[in-house]
Amino acid sequence: MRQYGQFCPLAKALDVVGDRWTLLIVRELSERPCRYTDLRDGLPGIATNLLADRLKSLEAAGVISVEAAPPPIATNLYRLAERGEALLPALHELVLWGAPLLADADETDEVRSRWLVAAAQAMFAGIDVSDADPLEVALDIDDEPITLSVEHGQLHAELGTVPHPDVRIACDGPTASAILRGQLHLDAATRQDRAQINGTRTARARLARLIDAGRVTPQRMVPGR
Amino acid sequence: MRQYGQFCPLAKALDVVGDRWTLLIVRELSERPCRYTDLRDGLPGIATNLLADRLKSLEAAGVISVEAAPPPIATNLYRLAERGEALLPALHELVLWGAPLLADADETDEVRSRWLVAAAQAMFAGIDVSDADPLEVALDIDDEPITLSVEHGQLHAELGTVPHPDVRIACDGPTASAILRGQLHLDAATRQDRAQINGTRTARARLARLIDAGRVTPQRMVPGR
DNA sequence: CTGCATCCGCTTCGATACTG
DNA sequence: CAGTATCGAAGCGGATGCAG
Repeated sequence: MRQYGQFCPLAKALDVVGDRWTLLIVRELSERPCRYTDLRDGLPGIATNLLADRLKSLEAAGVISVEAAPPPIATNLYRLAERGEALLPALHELVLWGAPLLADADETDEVRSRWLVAAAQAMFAGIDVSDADPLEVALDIDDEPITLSVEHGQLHAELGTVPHPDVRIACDGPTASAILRGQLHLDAATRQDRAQINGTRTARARLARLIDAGRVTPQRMVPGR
Repeated sequence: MRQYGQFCPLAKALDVVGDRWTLLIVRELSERPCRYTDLRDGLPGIATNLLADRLKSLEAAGVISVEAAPPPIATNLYRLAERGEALLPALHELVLWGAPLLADADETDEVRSRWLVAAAQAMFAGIDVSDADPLEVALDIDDEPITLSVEHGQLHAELGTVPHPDVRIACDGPTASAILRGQLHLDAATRQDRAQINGTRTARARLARLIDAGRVTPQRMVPGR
């Protein structure tokens, strides 16, 4: 990318990650290390040469690291370097800012449930749930399930499923997103037949309270953090 | 900009502010409302048609608002709308991430001291200085002075100067930046003749402590916030 | 199949000129 | 002052090729 040539930290940051696709690559790697093909699957529409270019620049900038397997069965693994991990707070703030825009997303948009993981992490990061009991929620979204869990006062979101969750929700990505953002109530989702929800009444109520806590937090109302 | 077409809050955010120059426009407006010319001055290198395009899209997206004066003396004023103010946390995180990159900035980079204001705000936002006494620091940077002040437990950075600061520092932009980032100690700056510093010894010491507090905070060490 | 490199049509960008 | 118009250059998107 062309550099801005400004003595400004924001401009310098954008010199590195301001390019098209670049932050989305970081998003992909924020969940797990990826092979080239994994990245391409998570970035529908990217030109393969662009992906290769971006990976090179990101490595040069120290944002990602590449782990090359020896010749016989070569599969490069791309992962966030320390400098890349340091981008996650910025990424989270952008996710929070962009979340409302999902309300009027296009029908034809690509959907990956793993994108919701980053969104959930951003929404629930810093939310105090220390008063909440442990809770496991399995979200069965198409073929890529994700898990929400409350453990010792922290709420986690991650890829994968668990055998015996307190609540299990089967739905598509947009529905899961609407539920997590507090736009669609659990009961309403069931009633409209957009989701199948299993779990005890109390567990479902605890999940509803969590969602409510994540929906709008004071720090998010005030721009100055 | 071409849309990503992904059902992902980050992608949606980048659909709006991911374009080249866009976040820098938000940076300019984060300090004060701007006329078109002010914006162009703060965005050296931008093509005027691009600026016009971006302003249109940003207004359409509700990020900025335009206040048009009546025909006789028409001077449009651009300012951040509510949705634009909500971008500041993300902008701050990017600023924090980009700050270390200033260490090896190019000599030919453009410099505006007002860019340091956004940087200082980001660095000191959330820093607890409730135990610090009120303090006013005037930074006389070329022709655009800025002020740091500690008032009722909050540290503020803003454009403009004050008549009787506790500490007054005259230097150029990069030097001020290096001092604020903790890369250049106040005494060293004086010794190397890069800055002229006035103020009592105790006031200077208090400033030094502030800078040290802003330099690295625990929350910034841990990526997950 | 993975991990790119190359080519090509098209869009966007950057620089300059010009107008109300 | 506040933009619009124009045009060459660069970057992007899509298709294809190809080595390990």
